Amino acid sequence: MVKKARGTQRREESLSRDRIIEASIALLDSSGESGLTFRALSERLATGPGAIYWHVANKSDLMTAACDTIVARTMNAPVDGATPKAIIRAVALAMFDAIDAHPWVGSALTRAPGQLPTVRVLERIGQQLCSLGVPDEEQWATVSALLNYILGVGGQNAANTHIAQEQDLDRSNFLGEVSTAWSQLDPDEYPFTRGVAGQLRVHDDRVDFLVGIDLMLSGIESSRGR
Amino acid sequence: MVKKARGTQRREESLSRDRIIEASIALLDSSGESGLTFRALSERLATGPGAIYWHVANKSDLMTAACDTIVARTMNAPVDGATPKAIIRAVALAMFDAIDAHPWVGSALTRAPGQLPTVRVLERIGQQLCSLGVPDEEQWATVSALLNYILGVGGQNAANTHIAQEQDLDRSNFLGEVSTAWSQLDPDEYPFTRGVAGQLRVHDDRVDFLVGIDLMLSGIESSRGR
DNA sequence: ACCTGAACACCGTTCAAGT
DNA sequence: ACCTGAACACCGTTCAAGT
Repeated sequence: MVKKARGTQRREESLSRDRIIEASIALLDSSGESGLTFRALSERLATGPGAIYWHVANKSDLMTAACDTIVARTMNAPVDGATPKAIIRAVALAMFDAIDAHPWVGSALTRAPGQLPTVRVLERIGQQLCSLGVPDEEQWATVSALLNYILGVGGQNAANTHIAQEQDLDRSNFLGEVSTAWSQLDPDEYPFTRGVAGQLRVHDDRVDFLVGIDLMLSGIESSRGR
Repeated sequence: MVKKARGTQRREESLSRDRIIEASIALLDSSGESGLTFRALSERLATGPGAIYWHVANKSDLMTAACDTIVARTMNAPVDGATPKAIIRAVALAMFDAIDAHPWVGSALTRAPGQLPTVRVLERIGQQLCSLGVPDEEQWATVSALLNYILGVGGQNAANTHIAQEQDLDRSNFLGEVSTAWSQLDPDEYPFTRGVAGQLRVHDDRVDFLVGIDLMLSGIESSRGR
């Protein structure tokens, strides 16, 4: 048994890194990326802005820590899939859903390359690539491609949600507006975009996301000489 | 330090949207994303912050416009490649290089989904997919995957440059540090990441980027051939 | 050790007032 | 019409001072 000599709580609970991170996540989820300020945070924690700096280096550190909490939770959840391919798909989808549920995680991941949150995903996918028999020298480029795709699409998708929110539209109205704009483009300069505008309106982000994953997985397989 | 009166009259040209955008690009290129402020911009243009708002809606509008200038320049440059596949590769690489040269373009693209700059790339790639014989119903998901990959990796790469800059390291030193951190991870929890740490140190971003593109192109081909 | 909160050096944006 | 620049409502971060 470790722990405290002076067991009685001072206030509710005393301030701690974990409590700060937990409050940050709540703030980010409810008010978006712009909702996380040291003032809002300190108010919610019934303290002063300066106190937070005792537990956290700066805002970027705080964002990365909040992000890592979500990613760790996501990567630790059990995933069903029998084959390496199925597991990669499942892991990718779990990340997609996590970013969709917490759009701020998308931009946080981009801003902390090579940090712990990214590494969790990298590791998870990398292990499956080994099982797939991707040779050592190709492993880095292959995970890198998959990881970048996952973070890229997730981030893009989060940005969509964010913008739609900012304009007080729901997601489908936002896509509807973009789709309309596309179909009014100059037919000579933008034939393809015009032609695809309709698909934009009715598409399913999750499905499209998986198409890309499958494209890459099938590319990996075919270079295995299958 | 004396403020010199330069011989040239500063406001020889009147303010215009184009002049503002041009100055913004210069500022972004020289001082990074945080270098673009309405104060710095108005000083450079020898005017007041308020004047800029006559030509530009807000900062986000300004960023998107600056971004579009770079993307338009990149997409209008001639590209060599005989086959649709080669052209897609060349277009992708051109975007990679543009984002590498102007890291702020990466984040700007993410923050303006469906806007003109993205559409330029979408159109360019989409036309080649038609030539490749991708059927109508699959066109959206396929461009979407390619586009997201390009923007995702480009953005990630730009973030790397940005962070390295912030820490006053050059790029390879930054990667060296990340690589060292990775090789010190717990061997039981992160075997793959540790194993791949060496490849991170010596890898070439451009080459890795192309690996992903080729993975997708070969996935597209193999689903055509079936 | 941990916390407080005022103060500092910035932002983007607005707007009455000028030409 | 276009521009000016002070003013407003915020930020992240610091730090002397408290417990």
